[in-house]
Amino acid sequence: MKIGELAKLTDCSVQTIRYYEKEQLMKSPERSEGNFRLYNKSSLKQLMFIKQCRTLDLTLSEIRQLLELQSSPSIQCNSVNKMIDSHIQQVEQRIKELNSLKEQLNYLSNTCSNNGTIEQCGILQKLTSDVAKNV
Amino acid sequence: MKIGELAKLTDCSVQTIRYYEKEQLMKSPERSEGNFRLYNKSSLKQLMFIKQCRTLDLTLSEIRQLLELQSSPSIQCNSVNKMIDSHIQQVEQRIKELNSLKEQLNYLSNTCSNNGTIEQCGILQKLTSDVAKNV
DNA sequence: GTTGACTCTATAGTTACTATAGACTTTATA
DNA sequence: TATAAAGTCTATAGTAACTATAGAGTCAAC
Repeated sequence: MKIGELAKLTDCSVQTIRYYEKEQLMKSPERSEGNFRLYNKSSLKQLMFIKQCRTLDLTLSEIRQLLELQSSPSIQCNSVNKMIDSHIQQVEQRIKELNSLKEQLNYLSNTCSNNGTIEQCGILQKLTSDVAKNV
Repeated sequence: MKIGELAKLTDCSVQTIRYYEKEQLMKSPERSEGNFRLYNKSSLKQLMFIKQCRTLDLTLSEIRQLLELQSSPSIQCNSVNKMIDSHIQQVEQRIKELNSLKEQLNYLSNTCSNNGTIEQCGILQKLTSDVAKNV
């Protein structure tokens, strides 16, 4: 199949597929006489694997590592688990940060009466006074 | 004061300050005879305001809007609140996404016995079988 | 007068794409 | 069969918010 069909099947954009090839996540496929990329079922699987990993927010570099590991099936697998676990920790950390962020934003939002002028706006006052405190 | 001192006081890098100037978040300061940037207390306040907004994850474009609003103190302030509220929604949305992500990653992590080979690794098997299901 | 710390501008790199230009190939229609 | 439309090709630039570097100039201290 050509790149457009693969793109449709995987819900990837054509450019993204070419990008993955350039970044060595996908093997360079064969070409037709007119130089069009020709994919098979194995390319499809590979791309769906990559997509699956991306929905888990794994970076391209992490995915590249996983793909390498896949091609050495007899080595120890704890490195895979280590990667996933460190990824989980990052996600947890980010959730914590965002929760604290949300609190601050809610607090800010509550200081705005919403019907005054900029000059009276509690949000801007708060942002500015926080600054003053630190100076 | 020169840029290095401002950087220390605000815990910003020198490059970041120059970047904010280029992006018009900071006014271009006066220059010394030798063409060094010269800052005063007002620049310090301005930069700390920007920093404060950045810790709330406001984008530079949002901060630029706030700065513009600040310079027209007599217009209505509900636009400020609108921006903050839409920002809160984005943060909440992202927290939801990350929580679901975390669940999936935890599930994956539990499928790894951690002492087998890549071939036996539950994580890779899971990632691959999820793919197979979709094909 | 020279060393070292600081500053200057301009440019490239980061991540994971997306968008564009200009040319070529293939398919569908008249 | 000619041509128009759709798809594909490569190469390049843009996105956000910086960070890092090169190469040159400035300034203070010894």
